[in-house]
Amino acid sequence: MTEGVLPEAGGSDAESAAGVQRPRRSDATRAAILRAARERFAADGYDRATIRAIAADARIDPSMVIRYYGSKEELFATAAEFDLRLPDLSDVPPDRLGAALVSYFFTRWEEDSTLPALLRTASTNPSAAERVREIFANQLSTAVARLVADPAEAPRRAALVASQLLGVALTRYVLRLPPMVDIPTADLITWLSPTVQRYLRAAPGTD
Amino acid sequence: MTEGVLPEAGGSDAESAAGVQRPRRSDATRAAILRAARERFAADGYDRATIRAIAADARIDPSMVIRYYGSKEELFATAAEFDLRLPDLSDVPPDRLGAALVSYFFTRWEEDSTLPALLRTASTNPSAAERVREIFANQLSTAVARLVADPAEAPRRAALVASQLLGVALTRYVLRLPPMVDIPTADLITWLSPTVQRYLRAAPGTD
DNA sequence: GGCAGAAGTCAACAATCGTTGGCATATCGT
DNA sequence: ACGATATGCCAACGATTGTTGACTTCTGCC
Repeated sequence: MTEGVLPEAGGSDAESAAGVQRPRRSDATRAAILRAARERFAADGYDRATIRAIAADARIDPSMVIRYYGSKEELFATAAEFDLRLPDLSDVPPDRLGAALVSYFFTRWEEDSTLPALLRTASTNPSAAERVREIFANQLSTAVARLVADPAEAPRRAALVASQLLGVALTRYVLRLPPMVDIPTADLITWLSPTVQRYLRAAPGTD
Repeated sequence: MTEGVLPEAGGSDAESAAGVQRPRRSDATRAAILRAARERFAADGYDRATIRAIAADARIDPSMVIRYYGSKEELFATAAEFDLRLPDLSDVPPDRLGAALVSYFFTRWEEDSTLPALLRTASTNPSAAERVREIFANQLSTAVARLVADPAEAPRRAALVASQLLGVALTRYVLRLPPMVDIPTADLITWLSPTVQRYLRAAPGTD
């Protein structure tokens, strides 16, 4: 609403149609807000991460957050945009798929705080939970579908994989269970890979 | 503070020392508040579950909640008291421990909404997260210690078990991932039992 | 150099929250 | 029947929240 007033929406149709825009002076502020928002959402979740705190981190006025992102809900929506960036696993030996997937997930988790933020918020915020479901359905589930033998089994196998991987993310990065935090990543990969491998490839009930 | 005013603290020292108290008329109200609190905390998490909403569910005034439980934090603390009630697994055949543990957890989850409430809240509330860590350390970890061969490995194995079981709870009861919700409990037990069994008993890295 | 518009600050709004004190009613021992 | 005490409701406080509008300052173009 009042969209024409927003600086971001400024410019004629010709400029918009050009696609490439000259960088605005405010782009740095925008990025600072987004960075602070991701950290706060990751650390505190949606409700406890206040716009005032985010603005303080970004060293600007709380009103700027609203002016640039419309509302807290929209800010979270853009802060929680997340691409798993799953690599192409088509040339991985079928018996090493579990290990490849597990080790990739660890690198992805530790380079980007968006996923912990999403996980923390999804527990209480319905739209964040919906976002997680989308990521699962659009990214993990479709990728798993290309790896399994029977396509009809794909959603079920993907869900099992998600239960183990999100469980690790929950206990290690959100709840911070001491034993889980202390296990070296390499050991964790060794333990988890057979599990994921079995969920992906094994016949049901096989050990 | 102002403890003497609270009805619950009433009575002479002699009465308190008697231990067994005659049931008060307000006990029903107390129980109704606690029941409503558990449901609200489970559904909405700590922040979004307002005292006013809990009071409305219990059909009493919000001020009664405070009078009976002191504060929202204390109310949550008593609402989130949780005993895993892990059964004695000492006479279960060692190769069936995984199946026994997994199937027990499903019955426990579905009969009591306290655990989902705790899980939902622990993502954003530090004291709830601490409570989960306590339950893990005092109940699951000690139980696992009696089942594994090498006691030094117990915390690590318990953490792995927790990662899988809490991952299922998260995806099925909190995030409600469609495939995870749809899988029949029996199938889920079939899939998960070998995983937990391996975490409990297998040598590291064994498939 | 002046001016249009962007960038940022400030103060305040309305809503909601946990919490409190005062006051009415109900219950029960005597 | 009476009084003490438990139980409950009502209204309000103070704090915090997201959000808004008016105002000032800065930047870049003619």
